[in-house]
Amino acid sequence: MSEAADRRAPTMADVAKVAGVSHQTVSRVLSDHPNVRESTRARVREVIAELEYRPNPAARALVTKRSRTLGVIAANTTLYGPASILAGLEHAARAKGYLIAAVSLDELSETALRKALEHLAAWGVEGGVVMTPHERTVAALLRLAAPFPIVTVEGGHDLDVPGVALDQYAGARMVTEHLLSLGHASVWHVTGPREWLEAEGRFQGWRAALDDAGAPVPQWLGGDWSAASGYRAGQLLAAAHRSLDQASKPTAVFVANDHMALGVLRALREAGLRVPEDLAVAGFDGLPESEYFAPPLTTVRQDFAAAGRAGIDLLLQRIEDPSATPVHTTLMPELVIRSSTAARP
Amino acid sequence: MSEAADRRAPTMADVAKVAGVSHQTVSRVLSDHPNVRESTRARVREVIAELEYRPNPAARALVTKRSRTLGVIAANTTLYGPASILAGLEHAARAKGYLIAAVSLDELSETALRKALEHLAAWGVEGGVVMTPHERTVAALLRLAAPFPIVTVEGGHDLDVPGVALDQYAGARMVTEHLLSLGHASVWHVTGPREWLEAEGRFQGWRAALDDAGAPVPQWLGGDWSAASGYRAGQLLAAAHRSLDQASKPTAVFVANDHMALGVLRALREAGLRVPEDLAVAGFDGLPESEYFAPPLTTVRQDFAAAGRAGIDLLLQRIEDPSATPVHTTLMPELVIRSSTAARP
DNA sequence: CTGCAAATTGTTAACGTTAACAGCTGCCCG
DNA sequence: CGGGCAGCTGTTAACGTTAACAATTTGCAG
Repeated sequence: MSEAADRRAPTMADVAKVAGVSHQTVSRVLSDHPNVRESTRARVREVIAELEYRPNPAARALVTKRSRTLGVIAANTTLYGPASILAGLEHAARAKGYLIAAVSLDELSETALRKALEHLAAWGVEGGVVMTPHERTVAALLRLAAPFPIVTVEGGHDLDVPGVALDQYAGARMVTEHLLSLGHASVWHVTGPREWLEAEGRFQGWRAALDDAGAPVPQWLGGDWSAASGYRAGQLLAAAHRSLDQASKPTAVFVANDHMALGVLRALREAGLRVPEDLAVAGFDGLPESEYFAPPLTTVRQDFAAAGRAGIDLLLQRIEDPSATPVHTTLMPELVIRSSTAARP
Repeated sequence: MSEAADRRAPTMADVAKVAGVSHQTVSRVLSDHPNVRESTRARVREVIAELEYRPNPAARALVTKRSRTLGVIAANTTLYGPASILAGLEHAARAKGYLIAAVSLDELSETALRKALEHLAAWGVEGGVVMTPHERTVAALLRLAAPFPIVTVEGGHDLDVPGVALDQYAGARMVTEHLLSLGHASVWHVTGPREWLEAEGRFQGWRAALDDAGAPVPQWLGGDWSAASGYRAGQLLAAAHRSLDQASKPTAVFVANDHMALGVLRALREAGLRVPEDLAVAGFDGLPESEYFAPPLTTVRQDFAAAGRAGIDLLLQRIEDPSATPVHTTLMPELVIRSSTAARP
């Protein structure tokens, strides 16, 4: 009502006119250029605040050729791990003055990945983080040759793409060794889908720990990360516990993630087996609620926020110099011991 | 090696030159303008593919004044519900040709919210979805007067901001009525934090169902959504079960979310109470793993993907016509009955 | 054929910012 | 007191697209 010019957003020229300077001076104030008299700078700042002027990001991006936007491509974002990493990436990016454009994949096909990359490219992101725990996806990523610099998170290290990974292998060794140290002759294993790099790393770590300890390697059971598949594996473990002879029956099991461990626990309970007395169970991921499972679950906790920060650091570095040799960052997980693996009586 | 011009990305003018037309014709082909001869269109398309030309989004945004980007502000993204909604929003937006810029809040203060809005505004988003289940945050949102159109998800309906909400009240009524129908004299309740709108809705629904049935309203227990707080509430319930007289002791409890219900279950188990024989337990949220709790949990499932779609629809509508009266969409949840509330013997 | 409308194409001018360079002060030193 | 050199400010030209309008070609009726 007061003014009629409330229609369109103020531009740099508007600020300049009101402040009695050229638009270039306004630009200089905005970019903290040193050669601006203090009084001028103050005056311009004042007008900017008064008019609630906001620089037009499109105009800026057009001339600087930088969108200050990073893309993130993620699958399984409803799981605790990926969701945590996503939040970590966002915080780190925002702290560095970047916007995060998120794309969530519900299918891990090469087509879906290509579409996601294309979507981000169409908006001019400067780089992308791809959370592709899946081996085939990583392969696809390499074939596709993304139109902008890329880093992976949980994508393994055998690539000429830089990446951040949590050390699955070391984590799995830690749990397995912990179980062996409790006096178990061997440790059984429920795997994740083997084409997921995390599942593979955990599998290898488990196996190496057994080999190093000279322990026999029992038949492993395949799961798909879901509690349902853990439940099925648990039923099998219970059966094995009942029917195998004393020497070879399972007394300890390392389950590749906490969700599946939950299913295992339910199956064992239904079969009348006690945890940890009859069968010790350990998980992997460090879900906050794993402390409230029945019984509280021994697990491996990962620092997802740190992974997010490391991912952004790597990506920005990659954007600075795309030709530098790819660097990999590895983060160490932490063993959390709870009563599902208490010492044997 | 073959060509030296691999330096910068091709522009519309480059395409035009190669195709032997004006840049405007290229623009027309890109925007599917009808008045272009079929042969010309084909030729231009060919050159676009050949040069791998990609329109510059900044230049386009500058002239059209549309960034085709939507912002999403979310807290607690590591929880199943918010994470699912986020994924739903992203899919819906992408399908409509929009990019999703995500900002995750780890603190629900007005300052944090203002910073998030400012961050998105600085990148010129056309609108934003705010997932603010927290009452104070919603109030803050109203005070702040965002610089772009806003819709809320799970933000309640008593606002002049349009929003999508899942019907917490109805869901809570459904569980409570279900428990009453099993023959319980009354139903106890473990609440979420009361300043969360979802918690409040569930509380009100619970209370209304009891009132309508003429059942007494027992003292409710306060929780904070975490399994830990559910555990503490469970200990109290167990104590009440032991010490109160037959008429007033708890025999059924509706816990405001599945995570807390997990804690309740553990506490009851530790106290030697059987579920559902001694105490029936129901949750809310429909976590996939709630089926594998001990025992499998009766809960209320919500369609988060639908909520995401509805949110984007509402927002785009709002961007079209910001002055239209705010519309609210309500989605109905679904009761999932499992053995934690099996019929009384 | 001629002319006129419709279809197709081209030309020019924005959009709002930063970069490059030019100009204008005032001050210090010889 | 003149020259030069900072320090500050302004002017002009991009950046790559769409919008508005102008120009050209085509098709077809008269």
